Amino acid sequence: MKPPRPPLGPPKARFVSASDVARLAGVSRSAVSRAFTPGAQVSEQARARILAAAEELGYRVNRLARTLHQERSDLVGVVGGNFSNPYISAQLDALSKALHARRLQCLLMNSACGVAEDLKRLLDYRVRTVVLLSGAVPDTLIRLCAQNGARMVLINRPRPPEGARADLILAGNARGGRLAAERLAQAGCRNVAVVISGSRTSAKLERAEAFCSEMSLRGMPVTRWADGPNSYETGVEAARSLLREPGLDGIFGVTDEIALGVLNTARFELGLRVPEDLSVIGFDDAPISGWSSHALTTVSQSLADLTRATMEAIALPPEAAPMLYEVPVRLVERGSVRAPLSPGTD
Amino acid sequence: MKPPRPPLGPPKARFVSASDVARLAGVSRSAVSRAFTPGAQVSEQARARILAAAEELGYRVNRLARTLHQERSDLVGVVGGNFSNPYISAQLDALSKALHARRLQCLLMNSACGVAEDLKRLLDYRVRTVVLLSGAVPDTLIRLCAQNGARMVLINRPRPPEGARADLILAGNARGGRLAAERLAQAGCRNVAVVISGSRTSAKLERAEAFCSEMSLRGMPVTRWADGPNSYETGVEAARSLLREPGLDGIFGVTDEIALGVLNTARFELGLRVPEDLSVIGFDDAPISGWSSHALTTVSQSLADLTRATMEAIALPPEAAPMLYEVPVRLVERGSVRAPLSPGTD
DNA sequence: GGCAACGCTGCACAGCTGTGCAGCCCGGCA
DNA sequence: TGCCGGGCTGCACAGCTGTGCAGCGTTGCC
Repeated sequence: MKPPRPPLGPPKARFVSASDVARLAGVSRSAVSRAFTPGAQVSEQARARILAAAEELGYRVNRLARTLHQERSDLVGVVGGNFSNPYISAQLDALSKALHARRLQCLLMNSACGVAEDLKRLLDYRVRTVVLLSGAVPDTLIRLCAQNGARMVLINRPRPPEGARADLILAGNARGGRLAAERLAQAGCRNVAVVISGSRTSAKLERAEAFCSEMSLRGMPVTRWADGPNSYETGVEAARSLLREPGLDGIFGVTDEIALGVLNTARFELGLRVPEDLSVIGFDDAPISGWSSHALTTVSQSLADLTRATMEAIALPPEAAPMLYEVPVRLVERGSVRAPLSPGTD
Repeated sequence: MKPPRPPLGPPKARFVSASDVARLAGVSRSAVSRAFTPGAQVSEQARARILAAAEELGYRVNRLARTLHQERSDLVGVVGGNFSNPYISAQLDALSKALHARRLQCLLMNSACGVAEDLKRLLDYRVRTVVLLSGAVPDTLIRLCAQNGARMVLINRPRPPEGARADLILAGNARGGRLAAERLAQAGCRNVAVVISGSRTSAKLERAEAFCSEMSLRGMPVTRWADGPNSYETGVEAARSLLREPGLDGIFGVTDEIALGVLNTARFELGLRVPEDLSVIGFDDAPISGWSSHALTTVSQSLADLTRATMEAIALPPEAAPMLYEVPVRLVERGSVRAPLSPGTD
């Protein structure tokens, strides 16, 4: 049995509640609640007294308790696998700003360390929406969200099984893969490779597949390298292995981070000239790809578009039909692919 | 007046509650609560029925409601200014993993878009601790945390005013600044500059001050550049301005991101050779600084140490005395500073 | 002066969970 | 058979907020 809380005692490692404020202001607790509810009926004089007392005590409305009443909470669960990845972190930065602007709160979870089971913990906090930036999509989580009326937004994730409702936001992965292939072909490459991570996310697979089929249309075989996580080191390993013997003259990294690993290893470890000896092309257009130290030619998926679409999905009411949005892609020409041989060839 | 919830109706955009589970399992709501409380008294048979019902409905304990009862919540507020910054994002990645391992949840806030007032919103969610990775520390927030028994962890932030309790985790900023100065002096630099961002965070100022005073001990004047945010572009601008006229032979960027902007601009835009014509040294040791495209010599503050200390502070009980920890720094030698002239000079 | 209307206030309940306490049932023992 | 103890169970309350409703006082109008 806890002792009753001392009236107006010193703050003792405990959050200030509306009752504390009511006691100090000499009103009922309801009045305190109304003073913090826009449009509620309180006399101007009472409100002033209450706000002064709240200020003095350092009171803040308990949104956890408030959420018990509301239809939906203000919490949005955001799941990502590797926040130090340059594109993921740029996404997170943009998303957290956008959420803030809509007065939503971002509950972050790093899926790198957790099995699927851990993701369910987000639901314990009554998140209104779960946004998946990377990592696998466990079916059980989709089902759980549906049962609890929470929406799910999948960004560049595989399409969920039939009947599972989720908002899908996809980069033009296939189109981007074809763009990359076309560009390497224009550069006169005859012997190309594609580098994928071992964790075969569908988005990356789609990019690789489209690249390969576009190349095979042109009668060019493609060497496939698939191993390791989606990281810079994967690109390094791939370059070491693929470029050990001379011959390759073009590489497509399905992610900028991978492509940068390839690019740097080719240039600084293997002494190849890029783009003269080897053309390298990436996908994402992470901020650092534009740095003059890299000047990576890449397929850009607009971060602004992607964030806007994500916020649209988040704003949807619980029962709205699932949304499908494809982020447009375009080729960003920098310096890591040789200039087209003859401009008109296409 | 809301209509009463239909008994066992289809899930209708609403979170499943313990009552729903109780109804389906044919027990009282208390029994459901006990089934999810380790060590509570429930018969094995009832527990099995309850868990089955919970599984069928997709029930998850509402941690928001549970928090109303508990002494402290599981929520940790994390504030950062720019998550696409390579060092901040590495910090966030490590911190979110560590929090996950301790079963704490990370409530993220991007301070880039918000004034101090917005940070108070974290308290609305009853966070047990607020961690500041970057951005200014409003005094009002410190006071608010103290009044509500929430701890505060400041990472590389200015020491709060007298009487304000907060855990401080500091890199060896002064020591690092001296290390940078010593190293440039060893390289034989005669005319050096330091680049700080305009948002004068104390950590960055300390680094710069120590650098300058160490240089003045050696009779070397230092050009100071201070403008713009803490970003790559700031380094670019600084390099353009500082290196317009020849003469400078060493630059210290108080942040790796700034130093990389300087490095790349010097190399690729201004055609200078680094380190032959210009030595560049940074601070932080962000992952990308080690990439062969940069090979930035820098002062490293160990991310593992920093994260460990942060987690220690977070684990402290509310009433524990403030903690002070200095993260050790060391020079990481790569290729952006000229080799020492004569090894014994020091 | 009397009555109606209106603005403000507090009560009480809902929303969801954890838990002390009393009561129930069942089994064991004399 | 009667009594006691122990294991479960449900009740009721606490924890914090939002809000419908009734009541109170005041004001304005006739």
